[in-house]
Amino acid sequence: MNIKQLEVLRTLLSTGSTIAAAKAMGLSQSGVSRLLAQLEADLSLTLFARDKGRLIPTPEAALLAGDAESVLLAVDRMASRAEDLRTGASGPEIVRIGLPSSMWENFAPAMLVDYIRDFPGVRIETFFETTTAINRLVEERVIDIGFLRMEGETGPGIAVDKVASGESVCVVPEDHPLAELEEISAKNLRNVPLILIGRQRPNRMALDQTFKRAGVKQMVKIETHTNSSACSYVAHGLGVAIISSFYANLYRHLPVVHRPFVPKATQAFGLARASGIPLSIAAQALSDALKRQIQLSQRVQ
Amino acid sequence: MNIKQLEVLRTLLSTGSTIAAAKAMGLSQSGVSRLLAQLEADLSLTLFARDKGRLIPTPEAALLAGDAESVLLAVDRMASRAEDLRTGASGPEIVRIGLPSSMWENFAPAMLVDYIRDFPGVRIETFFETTTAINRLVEERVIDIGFLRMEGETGPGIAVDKVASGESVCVVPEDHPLAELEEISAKNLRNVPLILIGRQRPNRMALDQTFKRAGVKQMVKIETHTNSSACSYVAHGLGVAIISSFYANLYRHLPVVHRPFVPKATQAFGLARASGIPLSIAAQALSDALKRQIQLSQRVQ
DNA sequence: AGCTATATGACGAAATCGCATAATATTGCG
DNA sequence: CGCAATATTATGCGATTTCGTCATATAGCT
Repeated sequence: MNIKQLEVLRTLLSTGSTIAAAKAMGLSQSGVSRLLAQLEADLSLTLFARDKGRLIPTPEAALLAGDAESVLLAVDRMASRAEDLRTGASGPEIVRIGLPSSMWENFAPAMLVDYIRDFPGVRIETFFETTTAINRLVEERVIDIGFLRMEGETGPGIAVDKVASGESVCVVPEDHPLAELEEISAKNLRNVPLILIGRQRPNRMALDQTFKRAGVKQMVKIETHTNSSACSYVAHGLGVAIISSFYANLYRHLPVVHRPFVPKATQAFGLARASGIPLSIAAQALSDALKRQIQLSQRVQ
Repeated sequence: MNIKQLEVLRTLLSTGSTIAAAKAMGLSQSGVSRLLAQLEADLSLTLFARDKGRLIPTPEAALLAGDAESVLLAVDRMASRAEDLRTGASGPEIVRIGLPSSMWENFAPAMLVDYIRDFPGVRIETFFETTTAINRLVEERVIDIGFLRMEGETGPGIAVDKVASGESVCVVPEDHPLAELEEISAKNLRNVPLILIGRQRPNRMALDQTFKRAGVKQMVKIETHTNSSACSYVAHGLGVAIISSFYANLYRHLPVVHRPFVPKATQAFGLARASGIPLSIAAQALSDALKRQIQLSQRVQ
């Protein structure tokens, strides 16, 4: 699959014939015909029915048109941003920190209460983002430090100190039958509504594989991208979630319990900063406040 | 620009060397080197500085990594959908919705409980993002609908229906002296620690101007980017915030009160979707469930 | 010196794409 | 209605471009 093929799909749907599409794209008719044939072969799908020498879009074409458009828009945006980059555009010390969304409610405020006591003159900017975004913000030097999940390489220019760890747990409502178990495996989750996070990320794919090996089809009801929302959905009886105990510990106040999910999978969490650059005293102190708060939040009850 | 080049960019940023990237991608090192050189030539940008035989990502690379990832994810989604179409088992319909982070705790779950009652077979994917990100996700067709704050133009291809409104209020701790006032102006906030959001955004700049006209210097202690974290910081005594009543109403359970901030400023909130494309029945129903939940959340007590 | 890393020359294989054309369908006209 | 003209798609063929590996030069680090 390549970008030009997708452009052909889009233009064919818009013009109605290979000849018109070819003219619009500055290609020959046969080139368009071939690109279509290639796309169909690559996808192993018939996108256009050949009816009396005419191309009639199939339902599949219509369905995939949106995705194709999505790709092309993303490509355009990248090109546009590159263009911007080619053409090229101070107060109290500000310390910027990136945290996962799941930490805004109690963790972050408690950390800041602790911190501000000793650093009343510092202005703080908090960003609640995904691990990927935090990684990027550190790399871009937008933030001074970022708390993130350590998965794979973070890339050069970033130093990550491990500050916490967790293991996969299954979060279930307090009054759920699964709450009676000491541990929960994929087999226990057959036909159980699931609330899963991190679709297509490495750890999620590992979880998907765990289910596959157990021969259990996941009955996913909700896909979401934050641990906080997953826990809240569980608390509202929408299903059960599988997340790291690190995050589950942040939501002890909800009417949910968590049980180890087996086979055991562990997670590491770190504090990222740009490597080769020493943190300011204020930033270092915020880093320390974060670590203190982590210890508090992960105490075993 | 082609897809493999973008994969190279991603993998290089992730692994840190052409050799590791080559191994990860099943290519030769020289192939990776060439693909990178091609991408740089295509974009007319230097994505990696060549420093002592090493590749060091430039700020440009970091900036474009997000876009590249966006393209690759879109490609993956398309391939995934094509796979579903081939196997004839596209599985349950998925409806994707974008919401502000501030809505994960009670709003989103309540909305979904309401929705799933009538649509038990639909899989839902929730994204909690900023207005900017939600705008983008709608544009990219990643999500079907997105709730966002209407400010300025949303861009072509997006239709926005207004579904709620609010006015600026000052959120203060219950036991704060300012809680005794019927309304609060900038003058009341002289030398008061402030927790402000939306730095550099239009509404924030308007607020900054209000303070300036009142001759009051803002004593900003915390900059953050979500209404939820701002409210939580207030509840922890870290300062007072100025946000829309719409969001303040979502946090009535916190030990805070809110008072109209004068002069009065109002906000509009809307539901965005790609224009020209009718919503599926399932997506339309989720849209309706969202509206119902808005009404519930904004009831005057 | 040994090892690691990136870039590039040389080369062969594969892919791309236009020209030309075959086959089929539709339209216009007598 | 029959036929010519026109429109449409697909495919053979050849020229050109692209892709990717092997081999190797160069540079840096320990």
